[in-house]
Amino acid sequence: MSKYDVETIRHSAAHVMAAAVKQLFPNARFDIGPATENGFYYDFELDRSLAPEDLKSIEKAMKKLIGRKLPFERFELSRAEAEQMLRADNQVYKLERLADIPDGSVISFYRTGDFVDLCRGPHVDNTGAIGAVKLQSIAGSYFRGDESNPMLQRIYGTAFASEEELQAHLTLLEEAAKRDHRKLGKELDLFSFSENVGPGLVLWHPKGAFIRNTFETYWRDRHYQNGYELLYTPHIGRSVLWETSGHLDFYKESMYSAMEIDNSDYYVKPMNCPFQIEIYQSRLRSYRELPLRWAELGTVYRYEKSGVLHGLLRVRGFTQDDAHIICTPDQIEDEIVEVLRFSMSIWKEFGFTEIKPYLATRPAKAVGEPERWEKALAALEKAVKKAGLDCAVDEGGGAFYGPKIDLKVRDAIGREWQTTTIQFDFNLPERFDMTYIGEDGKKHRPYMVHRALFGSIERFFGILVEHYAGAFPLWLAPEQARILPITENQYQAALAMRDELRRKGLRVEIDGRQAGLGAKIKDARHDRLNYILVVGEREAADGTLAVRCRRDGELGAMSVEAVAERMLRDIADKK
RNA sequence: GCCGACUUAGCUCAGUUGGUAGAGCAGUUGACUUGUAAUCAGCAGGUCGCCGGUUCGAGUCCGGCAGUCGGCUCCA
Repeated sequence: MSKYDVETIRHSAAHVMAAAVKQLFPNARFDIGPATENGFYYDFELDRSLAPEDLKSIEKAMKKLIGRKLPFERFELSRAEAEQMLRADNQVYKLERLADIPDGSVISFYRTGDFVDLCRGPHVDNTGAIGAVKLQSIAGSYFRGDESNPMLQRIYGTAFASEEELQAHLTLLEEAAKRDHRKLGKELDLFSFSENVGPGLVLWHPKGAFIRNTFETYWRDRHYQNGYELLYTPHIGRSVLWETSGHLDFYKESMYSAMEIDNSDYYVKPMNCPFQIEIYQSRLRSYRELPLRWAELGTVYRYEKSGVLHGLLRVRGFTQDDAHIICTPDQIEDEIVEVLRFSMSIWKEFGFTEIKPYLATRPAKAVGEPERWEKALAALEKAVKKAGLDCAVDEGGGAFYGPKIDLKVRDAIGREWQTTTIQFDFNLPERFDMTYIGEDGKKHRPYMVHRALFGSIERFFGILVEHYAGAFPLWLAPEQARILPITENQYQAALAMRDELRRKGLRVEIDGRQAGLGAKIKDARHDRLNYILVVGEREAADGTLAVRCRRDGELGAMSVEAVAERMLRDIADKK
């Protein structure tokens, strides 16, 4: 066990990396080099672009510095001295960082060999305490994260107290790469993209579409059971709708451009809410019909910047599992509690058990009366408590139109995904002048909550692929079992058994190829089959199947009846 | 959108200093009739992302565009 925490080791490693860069690029200008969740980075301005080979030489130089066990020597300077020193070296970014340090604070520097860095610390005593280091990638990054600033070059790396810990981390990264939904999507023939269709527009292949369909049916059933009504709304709408909603003012650059039809501009929808509001507005509403829970699998299109597209996780056309709850102020708390309960129960069915809520409060620029914000926030907080969850608060992180709760779920290999979002909206009810007639016979403004459990079907599908590593539970599997006749002589028997299983509602195929059993097994495993059912001479004779279950291994010979029973139980248990 | 890298057969990838493209798998045809992670042989498959330039000659060098990847920014 190292006496330093891993952040200190990583931040120290960032210094060492900067020192190495200084050796190789004497004119380098430095920004900052913090530790991150999984490693560290440092931002530089260099005379030329870094190439992957540079990482090797920088890493080599780092290892030399580490081997020399150089001390981290701390010293303090006055602001004037510090400025003078940084200016002499033309360290423009450091000078800006220096200016950020409030007057009266200590201005400390650390010296490691020839490299001196403005830094608050802390560090390890000497570079020898950095047990293991690896540089990982080169990236561009804006100075201070601001698009209008120059772009610096960032090197990412990671460091640990020991080589073993580093190797364990790299193994985890490999595991994540194996599960990458883009890779598995191709391997399992689930979905693709086409240049001819356009970036970020998903083509669902039969197997992927099957899983999605099964999931959507489940989604609809669960919503009906939980008091939602389902809607359909169009994909395009006239510009006046988007003027009223405010999208054309605030969001136009993220919308696909207008198409002109009969002298009107129509826009492809980036959101479903305005359409649902139009349904609300189709007649006078009474407090007696509230709360309304309206859900829709609504396909929207957003012109996302080209650089942000990422497999299914960030696309341009996607289907939101959207719902809007329209209710009276009195009902709001119960509604939020119910949404949270509903959401968590669904996450559990997919094997996500660790769920963390984040509460985002009022930002500086916001619409809606402060007392409504407070009431909404209180409702959110109470709901989280009632659900028995601890929640982190993201101060000022809400949307301008209302506070929200986001849920993050942890997947099978410990990664967190932001999924469910529950957002108050004080903007749209106002803009569309939504009202209901209250008990007092007067018009009142309802509360409106947007809620998406999965965010988008595409994104959720991508997360599921990675969570399950492509091995879907039986109820979602497009092909639930595959019968492998050992020779052609068992084909007729296999056919009869397949049909018997199919009659029980199971999705079963036969691998009737003229190939060895080993080859058929290999392919069935590659396709992540939940059940592999082998029929040889023995099985054909007594009407059984040799069962190999993905989860439990080889189970020996079972009657067709017993196989069906077992599979139906798995399906019911969502295994 | 910005920085950088990449793009060769359906897939995964080779391709020397510029001399006119190759493997494995998949496909297909035939043989084999097989007991739990690859039976053997034949055949077919490519405007080397697209457009332009340099050159006697470009997969290879240069420029533009598109797409993808790693990040940044963004995700009213």
